[in-house]
Amino acid sequence: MAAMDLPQRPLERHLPATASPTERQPLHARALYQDVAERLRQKIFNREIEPGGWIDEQRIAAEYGISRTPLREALKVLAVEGLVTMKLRRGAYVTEMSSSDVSQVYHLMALLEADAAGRAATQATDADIAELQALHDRLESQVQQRDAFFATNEEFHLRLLALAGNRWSAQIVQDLRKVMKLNRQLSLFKQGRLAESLAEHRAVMAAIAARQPEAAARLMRAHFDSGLEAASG
Amino acid sequence: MAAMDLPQRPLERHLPATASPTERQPLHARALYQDVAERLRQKIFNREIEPGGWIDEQRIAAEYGISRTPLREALKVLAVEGLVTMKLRRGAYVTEMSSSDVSQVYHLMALLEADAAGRAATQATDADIAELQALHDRLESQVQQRDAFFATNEEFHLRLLALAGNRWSAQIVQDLRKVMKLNRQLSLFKQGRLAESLAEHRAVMAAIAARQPEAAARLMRAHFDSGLEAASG
DNA sequence: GCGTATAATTATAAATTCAAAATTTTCGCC
DNA sequence: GGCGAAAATTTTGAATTTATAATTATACGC
Repeated sequence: MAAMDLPQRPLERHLPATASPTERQPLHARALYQDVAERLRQKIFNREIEPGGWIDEQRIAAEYGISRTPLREALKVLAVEGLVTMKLRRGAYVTEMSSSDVSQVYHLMALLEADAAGRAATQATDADIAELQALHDRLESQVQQRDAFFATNEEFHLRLLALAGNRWSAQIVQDLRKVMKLNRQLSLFKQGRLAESLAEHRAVMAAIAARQPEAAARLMRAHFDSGLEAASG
Repeated sequence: MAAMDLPQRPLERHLPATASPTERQPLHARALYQDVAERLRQKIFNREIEPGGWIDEQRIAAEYGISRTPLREALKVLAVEGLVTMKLRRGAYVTEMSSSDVSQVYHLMALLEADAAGRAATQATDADIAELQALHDRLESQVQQRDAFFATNEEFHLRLLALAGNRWSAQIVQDLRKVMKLNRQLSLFKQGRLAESLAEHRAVMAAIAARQPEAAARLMRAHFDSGLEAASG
């Protein structure tokens, strides 16, 4: 590779927003490797390295102004999450998802989120459901704005997961969602599909508000099934 | 801590069994951090460090005859798996499972394994099912031997997962099973429960052999439900 | 004797250094 | 010019070193 070094600004660490002058928190709130892992995730989602692409440790360490040690720790975290694949003695590569992988992950998410919808319909407080409804209302208002719609959609699903009250399940679905972002050919985002998706969402929300767990689960499963169909068809 | 250093034999690496004289493989088949992760898992399952206990990096690095670098990488892997909890600036601790955690993980495993049983009933070949049946038969013959029964039981569940043909699901269930091993008060292993468990197993196996996915899924869910009941009751 | 401040120790986090494997380049040969 | 072996370079993997935070121990004052 040509001589091209890029001395960049050092990684900015998150400081706790609550740091008062007297009771000062330690300099950084998370371990460096976790910050690095998050930056790498974003880099991967933004397609700055394509699936199958090699992750150049030296280059990224220089770019982030850190040593390779915390970077390599972060890569191993991403490998367990499935975003990255480690090859012995040849480094880290962004995971390539086969269409079979996409189906499998989709099926899993359908299973877990349908269960969560059912649980939420039973366990959530009225206040929880009101909040969820507010999120859904916001979603309704954002049909025209793809990016905003997408963001709120994710927020809705995560909130629902939280309401179901199973942190293990929530964590797994979050990881699966990350892995799903490796794909771009998800026609989930096509304009036509977007309106459809919203209608399905509305039905799920209604079932939860009506405290009908079986219906909520069934509708959520249907929501994912039609999403997969759109993605693979 | 008192002066007590334990200089131990270096970590033995797995050599590939296929290494022919001419076409010699590299010295080690997996990365060191993966071997270390597996050794740590066993150490945790064997209760050599109790849940909540602190993992002394220096001590273990010395015990394994390695530096702290690959050990710390392994710890981060176990942290993502959930076996270990990292505390900022105070190291790694074996995860403590609350009874709520146990319920949540149990529920998840029920969901995933029931789905897998259903899929296996549909997708597996006759040969696959014959193999599974052979495993179950072995299980039947081992009711008197706790450890053997336990091992075969796990083998049966893993085989079933494989037959369902979803590698993501299989990986998640394997991780959840590891986390479950943090608990010992699982009365799943009590003598009485053992016979019951076998009967439930037999029913699941029969449903799969009869190619009845809904029944297989329902029976597997029941199997886990009564397991959880026994564990918490 | 007890509580608090300060010093010493210990442990974690991260950078740096070193070793070995893989890749690329160079050079000799046909 | 193209092929193949050997040298040079690059890169991964792991050990070592350094810096800083946390803990423990000590000493001082009351």
